[in-house]
Order: sequence, then C-alpha cells, then structure tokens
Amino acid sequence: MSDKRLATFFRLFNEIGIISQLSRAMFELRLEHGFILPHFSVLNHLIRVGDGKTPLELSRAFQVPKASMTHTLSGLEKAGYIEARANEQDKRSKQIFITDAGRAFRDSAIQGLEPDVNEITRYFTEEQAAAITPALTQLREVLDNMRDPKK
Amino acid sequence: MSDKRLATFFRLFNEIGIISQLSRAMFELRLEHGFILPHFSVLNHLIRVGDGKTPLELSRAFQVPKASMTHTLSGLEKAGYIEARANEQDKRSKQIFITDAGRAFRDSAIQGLEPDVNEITRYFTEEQAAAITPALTQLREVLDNMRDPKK
DNA sequence: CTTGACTAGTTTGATATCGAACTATATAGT
DNA sequence: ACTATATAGTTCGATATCAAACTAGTCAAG
Repeated sequence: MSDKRLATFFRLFNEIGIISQLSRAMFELRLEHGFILPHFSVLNHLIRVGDGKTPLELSRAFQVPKASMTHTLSGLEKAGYIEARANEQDKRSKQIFITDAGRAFRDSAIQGLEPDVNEITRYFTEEQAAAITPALTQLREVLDNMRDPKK
Repeated sequence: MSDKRLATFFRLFNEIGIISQLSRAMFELRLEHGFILPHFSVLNHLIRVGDGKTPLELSRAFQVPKASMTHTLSGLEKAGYIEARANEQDKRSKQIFITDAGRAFRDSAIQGLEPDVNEITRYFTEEQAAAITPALTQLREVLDNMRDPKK
C-alpha cells in the first residue's frame, strides 16, 4: 500500500477524533452537572427508536461493553430519567423505559445546543454540514461492519 | 433557528462521534498492551512538530487538561519512549524529547494500521477520504476557535 | 428431570480523565 | 528588595470505562 493512502486516512481519522472531542466537550458544558454525553445519548435513543429496550440491546446499539451500560443506566435511574422494569418472559432481563422527567431532560439538552450551533453556522454552514454527512454515514457503516460481531 | 438546522448538525456530530469511537478502538487493538491512543498521539506529535516541547504546550496542542498530560507522559517515560529534561532557563518547566525506542514504537504503530486501512479502502476509497477531509479540517478549526482560550 | 452450555446483568478491580488544590518558580508593580 | 500575582507541573479525589469474574436464569440434549 502507498504511504499516501495511509497518510490520507490517518489525517481523516485525526480530524474526526479532534472534532469528536471538541464537540463533546462543548455539548457537555451545556448539560446539567453530573451528566455526560452517554446519559443524553441513551435517552435520545429511547425516544428515537422507542423504549422498552434491554440493557444489552442498548450496549450493542452504542457499541460499549455491557458493564459500561450498567453504569450509565444506574445514573439515569438514580436521577429518575428512566425506569427499569422486570421482564416477566425472561427473568434474567430488564426493559428500560424513559420517564417524563427523562423526556424533559433530553428536550432541554437539545435546546441548549442552539447557541453553539448558531455560532458554528456563522463559519460552517448547514449546507456544508449536509454535504459531508452522507459520506460519514457510509464510513461509519463500513467500520461498523468490520468490527468483531461478538460482544 | 430552524429545527432542521439543529437536526443536521446533530446528525453530523453523531456520525463523527461514532466514527471516532470505532476508529480509536480499531487502532488500539493494534497497539502494544498498556498503550492507548494518547500515548501514540504524543509521540507522533513530537515527530511531526519537533520535540523539546513542554508538557503544557503538549496539553494545549491536544486540548486536554495538564493533569491528563502528566499522566500520559509518565506512562511514556516509564516505557522509555520519551525523556524529560529540565529547562535551565525556567526551572518550573520541562522539555520532552522522544527516544529511539519511542520512534520505533510510533513507526510500528503506523505500520500496524495497514491491514485495517486496506480493508476500509475496499468500501470507502482514498478519494472519498480525501474529498471530505478539507471540510472537516475547516469544521475542526471553527470549533477550535470557539473554545475558551483559557486552560 | 437433570446436567451442561449459554445468556442477561452486576460486581470487582484496574486504568483513564480531569477539576481543584498544592508546590515551586518567575515576574511585575511599587 | 518586597510583595502580589501568575505560571509549570504534580498530587489528590471523584467519576468513567471496561475486561474478567460472578450470579441468576434459560434452554437443549439425553
């Protein structure tokens, strides 16, 4: 393989890593103290995809170990943003439901993004954002398909 | 602001976050046990930009708190991949130099990427990667300029 | 039924991240 | 010079991440 190809992908993943770090930090500054991106992401997922998911399904959806999901869910439950109900069909398992407080938390987190997004848009337009997203979606799917299916 | 704009950026940052997570995990699988992306990134930076940087300069370059950089550097020093020398001009300060072993570690980490990059390129070409990188660089610069200059 | 393999989720222990307090040194204002 | 303020780096404490071990429940083979 050419070094050029390696360098091209290296630069791409490097930029992506930095943007991820900066945008996450910016987002978490707007979140209620004690909550971080994974808390929000889980609530958002429960709304987008529908709740009643099991912890294992959630850990797979976010591609984190199940121990990490246990930790994130315990924070959300302690705050009253989710409810875990036993699954009568399979007593090993739980189902996670979002509460009204959880919905409110998620909505207000999204509202909190507005000032930052407005500021970004002054220098990087919505059209530019829309233009690169499909390629990134494709790249994400490629990486997703490459990872070990176990876990 | 329109909800559409918010949703567009939300989707963009979401894809970027997932790609960052997946690509980092893929990279770290190839690294010697006990070393993670920040270790590599510091060594790579010392080669690209030149060594003799202070820990504070490095923490700013990577936009992490200086306490985090202390931790990363201590791992690299214990492994013999960097050397910290006192600065005679300013005795509060140190300068970080990469060792031959550090160079070898960095080179072999980059070589280790090849199989993954080759696999990615089957579904996402070098041209596609090169096409979106400039926009991502621009977005990274915008976010970079927005963050609090202190730290 | 009972046993063995498997699965959902938690616990444990180890490392990472990082704000805040601290130490040592440098520098500016008087 | 003397003091106040600022800076470089470390330490400390709290939380996050996650592999591995563990617990409890399921299911299939005999």
